[in-house]
Amino acid sequence: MPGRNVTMQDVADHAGVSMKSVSRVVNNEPSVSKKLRVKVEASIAELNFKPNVHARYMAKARSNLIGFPLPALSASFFSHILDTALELCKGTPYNILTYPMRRDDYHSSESITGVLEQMRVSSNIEAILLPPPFSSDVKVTQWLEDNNVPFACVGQISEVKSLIHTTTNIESGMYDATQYVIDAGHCRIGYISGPEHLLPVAERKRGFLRALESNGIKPDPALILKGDFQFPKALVSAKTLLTLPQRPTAIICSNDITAFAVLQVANQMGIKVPEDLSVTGFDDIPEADMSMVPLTTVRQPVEEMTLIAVQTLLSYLQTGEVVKYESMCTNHLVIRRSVAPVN
Amino acid sequence: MPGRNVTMQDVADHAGVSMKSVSRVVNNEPSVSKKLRVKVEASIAELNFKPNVHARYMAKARSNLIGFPLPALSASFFSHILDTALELCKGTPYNILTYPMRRDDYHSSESITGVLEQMRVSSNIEAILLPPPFSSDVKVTQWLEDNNVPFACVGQISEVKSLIHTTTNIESGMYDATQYVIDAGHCRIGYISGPEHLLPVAERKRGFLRALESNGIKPDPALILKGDFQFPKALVSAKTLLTLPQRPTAIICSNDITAFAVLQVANQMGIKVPEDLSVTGFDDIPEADMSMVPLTTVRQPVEEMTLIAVQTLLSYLQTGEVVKYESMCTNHLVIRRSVAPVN
DNA sequence: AACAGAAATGGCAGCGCTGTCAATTTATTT
DNA sequence: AAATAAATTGACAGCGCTGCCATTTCTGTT
Repeated sequence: MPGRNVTMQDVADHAGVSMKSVSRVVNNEPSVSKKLRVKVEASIAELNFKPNVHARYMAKARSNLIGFPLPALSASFFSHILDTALELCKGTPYNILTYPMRRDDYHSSESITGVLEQMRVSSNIEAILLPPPFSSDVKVTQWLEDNNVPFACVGQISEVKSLIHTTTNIESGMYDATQYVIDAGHCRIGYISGPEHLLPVAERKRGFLRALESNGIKPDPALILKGDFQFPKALVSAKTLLTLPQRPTAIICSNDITAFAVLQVANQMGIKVPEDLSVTGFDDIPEADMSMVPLTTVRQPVEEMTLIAVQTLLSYLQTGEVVKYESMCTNHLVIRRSVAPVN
Repeated sequence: MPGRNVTMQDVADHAGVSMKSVSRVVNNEPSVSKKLRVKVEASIAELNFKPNVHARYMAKARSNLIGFPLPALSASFFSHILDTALELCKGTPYNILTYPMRRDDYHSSESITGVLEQMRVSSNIEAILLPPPFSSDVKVTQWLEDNNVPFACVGQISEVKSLIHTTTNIESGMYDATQYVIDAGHCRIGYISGPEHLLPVAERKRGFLRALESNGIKPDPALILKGDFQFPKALVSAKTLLTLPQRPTAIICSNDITAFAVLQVANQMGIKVPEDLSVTGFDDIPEADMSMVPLTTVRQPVEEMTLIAVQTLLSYLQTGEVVKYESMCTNHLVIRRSVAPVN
């Protein structure tokens, strides 16, 4: 067992000053003489003192913590947000407190609010950074508002206005992808959707549909399937589409994982991508580029969105001023090799 | 700003009992009468009381926290360990405190010990769960030992003995993979390694080499390349191998990401996998199964390793007894479709 | 040199909880 | 019913730190 830790009082005794002075040095408060600072810093270094975060959270009214519910560690999208947010907190007194939760739970508003409550009360978090897609019903954001928890949404707009929502033109991102495929001459185009009760997912589909419409292509219900963003089900959907008597020449997928399933099924059936079948994804996860046939997909500017969200949050927390309410970043089509002109 | 939180004193007042009694109920201590328990639990529910973790960590000598340095969120391997560990802590008083860090930093022993020190002193963590591959030099584990921090290693054995090391027969895992490829008739076999200063990475290579030797195949230096586990460099290595005048008929990769690179390059060069080229990976990341050609690879029993490590840790923390020191789990070859008999 | 005013430092309470030990209630025995 | 033991409950200090306010020390000014 580790022995007793070095406390601020130990440092104070060692330096022959008051505990409060040590606190001042540690917290970089003004009105500390150079002499004191040097002396105290020497003691800190010598004793290898590290302030105890729990004590600090206790003593301060403010915890300097921003909560981040983490729906699925494995999804690179979330870690990307988190990495960016952590980076932005460097140099500020603030820190991100992650709260890992099961992915399924993130789709139930009860579970989320439960977790948020937990973070707020147990850990004194001052604000929430909310990654998408949280359950689309308003309960979550409403809860935050009701409880006066400042929050910033990354990649999603909620009906309940928060401090800041950053998102992208998801709908038009999917529109662009579809248009790109249509421009390649495709008109029998399949679509595999995701859990459409989630707002951003529904957006994607709307973009697809709008592109069809503006090109005068009538959507064929047989070609439009519902998925759940997960691989196993996507496999089934892909097989369904590709065994159709008159199969589509292109399949637009609502996320990259789904696109991978299409790629795999096509390969197993001897259908060549992109020669015989064009495929697009959405998200541009890192593996999209590592795929055997690099995937043409839509990339969300995750860093930019997170930057805006976190900066707004930080500035609000530090100054109390609300800077802006909504920010629309632009996603863009990443053209790789999974789409080709129709045969 | 959220208002003042409900404290234990509030509950005590509401229930007309002492604060300590509330504490007893919350902590499920024995010798609490049913009457008291019911009364207090009602008040807790009514006031929606949640104990403040920081206060608890302060008051308790023990924090009930197990530290988990998290080198890279995006790598599913780590989230897999974390998920398992979190699950195991449910129902115990213990909790996992993650400490996200940059992946690069995880390869420098100074950075790791810095982080560990931070966790130990600032957050009062009681033990460390250490995922691989930490820098192979002994400094990290030595530091832990010097500082009397109990730790458990998942997937790696260190020279400095800890409470528990769980690992797998990495060397023989790679041996098996190689043997499998050899059994398919291959003898010109390429190998793309990783950062070999990391113990588990070196192990993999040894397994490969041993398989060659025991089959009487002389290792060809031109076919054995050094990589860094990352995609871009792997792309270069793959191209190097596949443009060789007499190119290998199989390539063994030291991780799955590298294998993806080989798959991609092969596809671009019109080399068919597995017909013209067999490929294996290592790790069995989720995407291995989602690949266009599902990847034959070696799977480590992450859950099992984590289970043993965490259970040992928990039992040690709770009873002070050391149960065992080392545990060898067995990995196994996951046969998919990226290996075929040589043409 | 005497003083006001600013700058630097210190003292102490208290954040919300638990450990220790003392006080009370309840059960058991004679 | 009294005495004793056992079970239950409560009072209070203190974990390590910071906020507030009092005190001391240093400026510059007349």
